[in-house]
Order: sequence, then structure tokens, then C-alpha cells
Amino acid sequence: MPTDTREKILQAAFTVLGRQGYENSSIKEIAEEAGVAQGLVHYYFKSKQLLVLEVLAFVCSKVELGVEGEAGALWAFEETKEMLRDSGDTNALLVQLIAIGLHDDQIGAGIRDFIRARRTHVEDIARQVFAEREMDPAPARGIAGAVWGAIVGIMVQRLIDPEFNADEAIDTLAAMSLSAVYPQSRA
Amino acid sequence: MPTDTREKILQAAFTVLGRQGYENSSIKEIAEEAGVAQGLVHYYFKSKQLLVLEVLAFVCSKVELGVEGEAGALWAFEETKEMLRDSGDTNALLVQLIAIGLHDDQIGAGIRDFIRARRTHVEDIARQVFAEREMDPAPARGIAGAVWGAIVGIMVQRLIDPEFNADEAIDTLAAMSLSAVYPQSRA
DNA sequence: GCCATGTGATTGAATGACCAATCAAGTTTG
DNA sequence: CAAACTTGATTGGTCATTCAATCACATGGC
Repeated sequence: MPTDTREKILQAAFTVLGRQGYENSSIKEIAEEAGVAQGLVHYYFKSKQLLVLEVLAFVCSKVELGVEGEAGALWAFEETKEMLRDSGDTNALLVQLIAIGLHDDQIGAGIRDFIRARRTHVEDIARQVFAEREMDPAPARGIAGAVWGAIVGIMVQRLIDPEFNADEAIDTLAAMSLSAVYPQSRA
Repeated sequence: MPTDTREKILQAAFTVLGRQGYENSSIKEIAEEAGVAQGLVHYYFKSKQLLVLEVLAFVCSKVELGVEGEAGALWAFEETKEMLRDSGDTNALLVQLIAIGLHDDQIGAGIRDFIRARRTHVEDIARQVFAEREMDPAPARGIAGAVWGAIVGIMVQRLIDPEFNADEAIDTLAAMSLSAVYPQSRA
């Protein structure tokens, strides 16, 4: 329920891009989805590229960062499972934007910042766990790259393959992360 | 050095799609890259979609599956690091194809099969390690989903972010995988 | 209360470029 | 010669972008 027209168009772009992918989405369709005339889209967004750039910011803002403390890291994994279950549209759009970002500098820069922020978030959680255990936090950066990467990869598998068991993969990832942090044996 | 024209076009499509992304690649450009006339592309490939479909098969065939036995699993991780270092073009194209596959049934099916094959390969390695240790192989499937996912996610990070340390992430992933398999403490 | 006047919002048609696909005509090959 | 191969111009359509015109509405002078 967007308050103004601009936001209505942004929401429509989000919907259409997520539904049809970038190469099948025209300004005309976005305008129709928003219930406005074609020209209005260019009134608010100078070009299609700038529109997509704002959709990217829109998507990033949707992916909230709850900063968990401690071994509430486990809770973060539960949240991730929920995210994979519920945010299929947003995730599909994110994959689209990553692909575009590989060949578009502006989108690429936006995606890069997004990835760095997310990875840093994971790193912070890992660092907190190490601090609690009074362990050397050096591995935190590598863990962040592997764990955040795994979340993206599991997301892709879930988007592409309806039979893929994402919950199982996340649970395994959680167990792997924790056994890397707590080297003691575990049942 | 393709033997016949058809393969030359396929190779050119691979090059152009990887370099410019799907939405910026035209048949005309692919023909130019191959050094042939536009019409010839449609002579060998009925439509652009079918061409991309064959490019997908081409990419899949490039990603060889060395079936490692035993705890030569470690060697598989080393190979993965090499792949991430050397096959940037192929990897970028793969991400493109994944994005297309989200909204194109045929490409989607091809990507799904590819992902399943790769994941199963990881699962087989995990299963072998469990067998050697005479452990219950039940976690192998979850491990495969998490580990293969992580490889994809690390690939994405490396493609987007030149400063990302992929080797470190893969090393951490290897350590995490192994500590999940060998629950004993490790220095 | 009421007509100017100005401004931003909105419309839909026009523009120019590009693209996938087709095709008729030419060339090579066996 | 015939079949496979190759060419490049053509076609029909779609796209992003531009633009002149209209609309809603506020402001202010009278």
C-alpha cells in the first residue's frame, strides 16, 4: 500500500522483475502493473537502469539484519530457514540482480556492497561466539565467507529445485559451523 | 579450435554470453564473434533459446567431475580453489544461466539437472569418507547441500568482489566439513 | 466567492533503434 | 546436378526514451 506514485512504481518493478526476470520485463509492463501510464515511469526514474538500481536498494532494505549476540547464532540459522521458505520472490530477484551486476558496473557495485554487509554481519556473529569462548577470532573472516556463501548457494538450490531440502542443508551448515567453533566432540 | 562451423558458433555464443550477459547479447554479435553471417546461426540453432540451451550443455561438459576416493576429499577442495581462480568466464556464464533458468522452464530443467549431478558428486565423496570411518552415512545428503551451496556462494562472492579471499573461504569450508565428519578435536 | 495563472503530475502517442527470425539467392561440396 | 552450406537483406515486432498536451490543484489578486 504505497503512499505515493513513485513508491507504487517501485513496488511494481519489484513484482514484475521478480516474476519475469530482467530480460522479459519492459517499462510498459511495469507501468501496467503499477496502473499508470508508460511515460510516468520515466518521469520518476530517468532510465531503466536507474529504476533497477533503486529496486536493488529496495530489496536490500527488505533483508533486515537482526544482530544476534552469542550462541544465539543458532537462532540466526532458524531465521535463515524461515527466510528461505517465505521470501522466494525477493530471493529470485536477488539472483537476477547478481547476474545483472556481473555486467553492469552500477548494479555490480550495489550488489558488492550488499554482499559485504551481509558477510560482515555473519562475521560479527562468529566473532562474538569466539569472544565468549575466549578463543582466537582469526577464523571468523573465513567462516563468514563460507557460511554466507553457503546460504546463497542453498538459496539457489531451493529456487531451482523444488525437491531440494533446504532445511536439512541449513541444519547441516549450522552443525558444521558450530563444530568448527567448538572443536570438542559432539553427539 | 573448433572442427566445424556449428561448434565455432557455440564457442562464440559461450564467449559473448559470458562477456556481456544474456540481455546484452544478440545473435548478430554472436555471429560476428564466430566470423559468420547472421543467418547461419539460425541455420544451426532454430532459436536463440535453443542456442542458449546448447551453451548450457557445453558449460556443463566443461565442468569435469573427477571422482575422488577417500579422504582425497581434501584434494577436491584444492581443485575447487583452482576452478575458482581459473574459470571465471565459465562461472560468470553459469550464474547467468541460473538467473535465466529461474524464468525459463527448459533452461531451468537443465540447470536443475546440473545442480543435482554436482551435489550428488559431493554426496558420494562424503559417503566414501563415512564408509572409511565406518560411520553412519546419513548426514551425507545434508553435507552435500551445504558444501555444494557454499562453493556456489563463494563463487558468486569472488565474481562480484575482487577483494574477496576465496581461498580462505574454501579452506575454512574444508575444515568445517572435516570437523563435521571427524568429531574428534583437532589442533 | 471567483476567475487568472502557474506548477507539478499524468497521459498516450511518436520516435528511433534494435532484435530474432525468415527468406531468396548464391556458393561449395560430394 | 543436388544437397548442404552460407550470405545479407528484409520483416514484423518490441523496446526505452522523448515529448507535446492535458489534468489537478494551489496561490493570489480582485
